[in-house]
Amino acid sequence: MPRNASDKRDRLTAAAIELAYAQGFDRSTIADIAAAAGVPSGSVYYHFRSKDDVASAIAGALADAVVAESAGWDAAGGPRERLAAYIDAQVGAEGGRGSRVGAIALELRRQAGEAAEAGAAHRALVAWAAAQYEELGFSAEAAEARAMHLITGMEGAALMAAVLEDSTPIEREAAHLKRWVAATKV
Amino acid sequence: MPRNASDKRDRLTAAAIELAYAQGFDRSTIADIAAAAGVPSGSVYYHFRSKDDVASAIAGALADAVVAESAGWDAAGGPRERLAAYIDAQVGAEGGRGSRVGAIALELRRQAGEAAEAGAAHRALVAWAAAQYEELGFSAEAAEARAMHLITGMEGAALMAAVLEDSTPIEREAAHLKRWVAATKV
Amino acid sequence: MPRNASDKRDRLTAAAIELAYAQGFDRSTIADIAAAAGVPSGSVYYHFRSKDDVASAIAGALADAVVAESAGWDAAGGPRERLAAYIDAQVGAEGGRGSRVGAIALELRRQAGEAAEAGAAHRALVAWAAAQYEELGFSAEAAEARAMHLITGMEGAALMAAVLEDSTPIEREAAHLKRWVAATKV
Amino acid sequence: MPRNASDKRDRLTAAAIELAYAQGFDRSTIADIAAAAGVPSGSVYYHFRSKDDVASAIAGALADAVVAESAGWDAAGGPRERLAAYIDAQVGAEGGRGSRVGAIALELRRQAGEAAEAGAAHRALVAWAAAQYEELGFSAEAAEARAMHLITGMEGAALMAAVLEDSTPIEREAAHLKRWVAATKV
DNA sequence: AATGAATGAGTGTTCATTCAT
DNA sequence: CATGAATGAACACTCATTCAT
Repeated sequence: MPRNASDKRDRLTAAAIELAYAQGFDRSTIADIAAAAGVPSGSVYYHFRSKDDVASAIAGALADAVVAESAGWDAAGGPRERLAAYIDAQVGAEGGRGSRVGAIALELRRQAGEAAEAGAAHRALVAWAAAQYEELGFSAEAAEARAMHLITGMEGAALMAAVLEDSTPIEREAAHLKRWVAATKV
Repeated sequence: MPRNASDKRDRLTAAAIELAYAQGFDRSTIADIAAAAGVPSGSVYYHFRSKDDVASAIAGALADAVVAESAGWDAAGGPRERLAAYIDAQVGAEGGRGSRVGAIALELRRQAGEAAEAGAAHRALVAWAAAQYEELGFSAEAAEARAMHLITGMEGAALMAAVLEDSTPIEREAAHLKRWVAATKV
Repeated sequence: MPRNASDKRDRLTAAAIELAYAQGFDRSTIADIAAAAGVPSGSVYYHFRSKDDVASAIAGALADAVVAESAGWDAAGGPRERLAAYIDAQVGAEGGRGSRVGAIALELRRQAGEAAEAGAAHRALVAWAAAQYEELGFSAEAAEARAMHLITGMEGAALMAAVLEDSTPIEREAAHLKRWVAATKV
Repeated sequence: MPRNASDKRDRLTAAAIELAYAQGFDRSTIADIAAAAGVPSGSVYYHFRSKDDVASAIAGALADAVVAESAGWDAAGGPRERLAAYIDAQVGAEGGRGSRVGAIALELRRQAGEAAEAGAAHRALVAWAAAQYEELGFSAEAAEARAMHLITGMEGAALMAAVLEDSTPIEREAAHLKRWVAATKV
């Protein structure tokens, strides 16, 4: 079975995400990305219109990944357990440093083109968490507020972990928010 | 008083911070920075060893700014009021988008050289907040944990505000944390 | 009658001539040419060995076109009338800007390969005009000299018209040469 | 005495003219031009905004060269002698192949930018020749018509010489036009 | 026979950095 | 001390060409 075009596009996007997190999107050259994906460098422009288009693809893939991962969290029992599953996933991510999405989105937000909706992944995340709270009986507005607080805490923790090069903030914030989630009363 | 060398260095650093937030450090050229500072472009290398050295200066200046601003917050009555002053400052910052420090630090962290301690500003911030909690009677460890939670929340809110292009997350998280701070019991 | 291979080759060559005149042969990509001919881009290399080979085909087609057009001029009464028909044709060509052959040949002459005989069309033109003069009784050498003078004038006029973006030079030179042809004495 | 900026710009322009004639402007890379001028390749963009700007400089330099050369022809006795001096100069140019200006201008005319007035040199040439005829007593209009015919002939001859790779057309047309100039009656 | 997909070599352009003055 | 001029190394992007089907 041949590797098809979409396979290469996906591998390039994945490599671009990896590099964007590790060394920054701007500092990652098209050649870097191609090499990391194991794809000939001239081919990148067969799959993407421009480097800006790669940025768009990253933003899209990040949002898609949130949706895909949330399906896993959904497997847990009730809403409280699902939210706890999300929190646990963040603790385990990137060697305890939490989500990469915040750092990448902050950089992509400045990319030139009509490009990406850099906030798509975060929006999806908040929407998913809000749905759990609605299932618990909260009004749409209250659910969204609680969801935002939850994501804000975990994203802030990932930021602190990255900047301080220390996974402690993640562990502590995760523990705090798990208690907060467990104690949820409608 | 004549403009001395350190004056130009400071103006260049300030301009670099502005540009790093607005368009990214990588996308800002040395010429951009010099122009924004109103300094001849060739002169940058008289004041800095390299662009990486500018990154270091940014990190240092950001940490210094935290110290300088905290002096203002210290003017408030007791520890609880000082922490509230910090929170209020974040709400007002950058047109409601909160602190720029997180976004800049996340990018600087990847700068090549031995360069900057990208986390210096956050470390200073946490240290300042921890000092307030210690003054309230918390043990060093407990104070640091509470400080970390506070900064994590505000930095997470700034991240969400930036990425979602919406100042609501800041306002909500600020209100939440002000209540949390006000309710502090030793 | 089905479109056969030679039909596509001809359409590609015609499109290449059009583009070579309008924007230059070098600036015209293989994809441009294929698109202009309404032919799949990958197919160009089925009909041509290389881009250089396209250049050869252009030179050949241009020479063939001279031969084909001269058949029309030959329909006029005597040699003087035929030469006048050639001149009139130049005045009407390309919206009054005269022949495209000179501009194209000047560019092709520099094409890398053993490629084309860029001068083929001009050679054919001079040969045809010389034949008219021979028919009027001039020696081979004298006929060739007169033919060269005639073509030189019309090609110079086309060059001036193109460069000055003005059709006046064509009209004036045509009028001048028609008088010169009409006044021919053996 | 240091080589100043304008010196390098001039050398680059001269090299660009040489290469544009020899192999075409499009086929000449910035690196080619820099190498031919003996200038570091990165420096071209210190002296020119873009490759298109080089095209503009060529057109300007070609027009300037016409003005400079015409000063030499002006040294001859009367108007008829000056025009003859122009013709003689064409016969001697480029190893008997005549002026390079036509071939270059035909290519530059297609350059993208606001770029050059590709016809500037030809306009200057016609204007100079017209001035000679006016000095002989022709009306402005008649002088311009004669000037145009003269330049048209010589430029056409250069085109034929280049395309046929034969200097004969130049020699013949020059002889013809010198007689025509000598026989000028007001 | 015919072509869409894929790519490597090369192009114009940018920019951090150097250095003569 | 300070800087404008100059540049080499690198980058995003293009395109003639190949080739599996």
